[in-house]
Amino acid sequence: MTTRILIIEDEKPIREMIRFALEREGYAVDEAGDAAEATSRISRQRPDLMLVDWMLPEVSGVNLIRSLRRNEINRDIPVIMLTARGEESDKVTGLEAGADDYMSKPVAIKELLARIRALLRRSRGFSQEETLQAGIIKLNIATHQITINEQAVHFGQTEYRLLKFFLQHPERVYSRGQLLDLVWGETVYVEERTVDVHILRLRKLLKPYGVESMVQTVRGAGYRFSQAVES
Amino acid sequence: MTTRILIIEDEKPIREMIRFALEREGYAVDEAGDAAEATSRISRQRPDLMLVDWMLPEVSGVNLIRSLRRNEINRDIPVIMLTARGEESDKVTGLEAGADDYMSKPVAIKELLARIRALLRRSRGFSQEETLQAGIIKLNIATHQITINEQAVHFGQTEYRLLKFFLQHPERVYSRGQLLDLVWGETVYVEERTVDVHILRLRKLLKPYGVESMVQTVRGAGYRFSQAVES
DNA sequence: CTGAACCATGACAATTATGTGACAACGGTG
DNA sequence: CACCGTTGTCACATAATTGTCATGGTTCAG
Repeated sequence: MTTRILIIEDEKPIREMIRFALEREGYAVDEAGDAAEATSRISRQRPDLMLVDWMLPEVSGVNLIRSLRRNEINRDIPVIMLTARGEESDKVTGLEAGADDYMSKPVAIKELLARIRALLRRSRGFSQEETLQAGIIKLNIATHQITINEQAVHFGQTEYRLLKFFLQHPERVYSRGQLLDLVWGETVYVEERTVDVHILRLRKLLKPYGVESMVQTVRGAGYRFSQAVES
Repeated sequence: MTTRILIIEDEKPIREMIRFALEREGYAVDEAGDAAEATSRISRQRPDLMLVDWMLPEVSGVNLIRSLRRNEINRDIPVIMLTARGEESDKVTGLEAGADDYMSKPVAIKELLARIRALLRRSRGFSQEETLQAGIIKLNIATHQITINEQAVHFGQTEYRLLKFFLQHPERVYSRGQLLDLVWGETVYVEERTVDVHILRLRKLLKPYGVESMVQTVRGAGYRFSQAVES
């Protein structure tokens, strides 16, 4: 799951600079130069966080935020406001308008990154304590641990995510393409046959416990995770 | 060791008045007029207790406390909430947010002093007997002392806080980013890889006692402290 | 029965994540 | 000021994971 950040800032150099820094951290970054572009990008790309410049042509950043906040669906996107001068009054207006945090330019990249992390963590809230289960297989999201028959089993990242996905969506058949989108992410380009290999690896991990048949092949269609044994 | 008290209150006269009274009692007093100033003072001056006004400009006192409490490092600072009217609903919200006590304004100085003493006593007494433990590792919060197998071991500040955090939140996996937020503090700007180094140092400290494997790496996810040994 | 499509599997090399030692900056202290 | 312990950062070493491919087995329509 990659995190999308939208930069709304009219000065291109600053945008580029921030973009560079953010991408190096592994965020997916989109840019918008004015409020109009911003609104369309927001509705299309659903960013997880926004950096908004205070001074924008036409519609100011504050007004942009204010109008965004009116819309229920955008209400929980965290916003960091950027301003040229650290004026106290600006700060107040910005926070009142619905910004979650505030930084004055020029931005210190490290500080920006820290604030982004903090905001993201807060907005995501405390992650689910949930523990997924199917038969003797248990997957605890908080501890990132998989237990089969009460025995801890070590899974690689991909196999972990794959099993997690299957536990969350059992019985249903997914094509290789769908699995790539849903488990790997839409943005990565990977061969479809790679899915086969990871299915194989998943089965190998389950084999010692005799539950490898829960991962089923549906010829011509894809794979399915099922608690019931094939007939 | 002098006791530091931070007053967070936007009305200067009240602040001054309280400050005067507290200083006469021998406390070191700091003031903050708004939430932003408060946060920075807290991280720098590490007060032993805080008086927080309910009504603050921008970010309300409740929200300030709430966000403070999210941060491990600030979780044990006692807070007395001050409010204009003694409304019951306010009280509930305040206490839910993480305040330890509650007073309505205008404050009676004697009562305030008494409550401060009580809270300080409680928080100290509490931490005095509070000793975290996992296997042969014991951490005494009051004395800041760590004992492994009955042997005192010297830890640096960071390693101490890291171990303390792990002892308080075992089993669960934390990413480098989360650890930075929760152990270092949200406002500190440090490279994520630095966490690795401190994990290493923590392990080195535990190694002579054969318990370094309690600090586990979860590849691609972060670190976990666990009493059980990995398989 | 047969070939084409489809899938399982082992091997391998590239890529990534983590471990680790060294070092410089810092603040405190004698 | 020199010394010490602590901390954050870096560069390199090491280890784990991952994607791809080649090969061989299986299934199924015709």
